[in-house]
Amino acid sequence: MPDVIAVVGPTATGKSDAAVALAEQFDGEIVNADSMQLYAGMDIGTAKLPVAERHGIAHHLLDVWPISKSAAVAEYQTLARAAIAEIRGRGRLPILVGGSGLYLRGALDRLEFPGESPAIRARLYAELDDVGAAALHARLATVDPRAAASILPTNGRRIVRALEVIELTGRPFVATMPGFESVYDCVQLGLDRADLDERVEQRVHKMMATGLLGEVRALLPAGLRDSPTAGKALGYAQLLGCLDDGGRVVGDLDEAVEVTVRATRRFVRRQRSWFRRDPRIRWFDAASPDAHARLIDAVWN
RNA sequence: GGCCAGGUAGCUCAGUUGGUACGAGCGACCGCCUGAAAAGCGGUAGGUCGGCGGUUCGAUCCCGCCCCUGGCCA
Repeated sequence: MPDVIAVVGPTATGKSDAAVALAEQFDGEIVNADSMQLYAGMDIGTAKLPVAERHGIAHHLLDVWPISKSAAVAEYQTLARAAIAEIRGRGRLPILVGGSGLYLRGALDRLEFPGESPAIRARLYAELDDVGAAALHARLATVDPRAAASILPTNGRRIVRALEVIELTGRPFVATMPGFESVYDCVQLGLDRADLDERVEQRVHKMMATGLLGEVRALLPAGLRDSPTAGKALGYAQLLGCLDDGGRVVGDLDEAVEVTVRATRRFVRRQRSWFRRDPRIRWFDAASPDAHARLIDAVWN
């Protein structure tokens, strides 16, 4: 029996249900590894499993952040490892579930995040606005040629982060991901399915039918629009574009839904290309009628 | 039936005053990713320019006929 099980894969494949089935089978508890389900109040649009469908299984790290908070992998890493330790301490099996690739690796792998400085970062972003990414990249090249070589001159975000870390630590920025080395004895189960594009479309429509617009509207006073990460979530960002600050619809909702479907499909592609590289993941067809049974078998090996 | 507009990349459209299509956005495919990762960034592939004939050294662009789409008139 492994220390930890992880259920990974692109969005809308049925990971949450599969995790519940595994938890029921192995006396487990679930730890969320979805960057957006961390936020309280974002339920419909993040496809958070409703309490009724959790079958009494304990779920950790859901609704732990206010939407005003900027998401951060390093913090998640700490939270996730603490949750895993605590669950194991009680003799139960932690089951990590989610589609946020970097978060999963942060929790599971030998990864160290070098710290952050909001002040330095803010200054660098101001500079980025001013002089442009190419100029900042040129500076990075003089300070840290290796980092500059692996970061494209057009990727302002990563250039800023590299300069921030260098300034903060006085050391070069490690701009390449390390190999796949877990800190736990972990089984990673990947879920995917061929009809995902259709499912994504259906799911977005279902979200609208079950009140996503109202959910977005309700988060307006809490500052969803100004939230650096929560406000960028799929569906939320698009619907925000249709609402004024009073929550009145001022844009084309059908258009927003269409854009959300497209953006979510693109997201699925990105998730696949991220997870594809990890040789440890064992893949399963989520559309198979006995998918859960196969996952359970795989845990035994 | 007549008139007008239009038929160019999978979609929506630019463009060529006749000399190998600078095409663009979206989509598709592939990839990158160390504190915003549902974010950010990069690469590639797609075109008999509606059909047939004519004029021309040469036509997607000119002429004729035909087909299709939309609109207007009858």
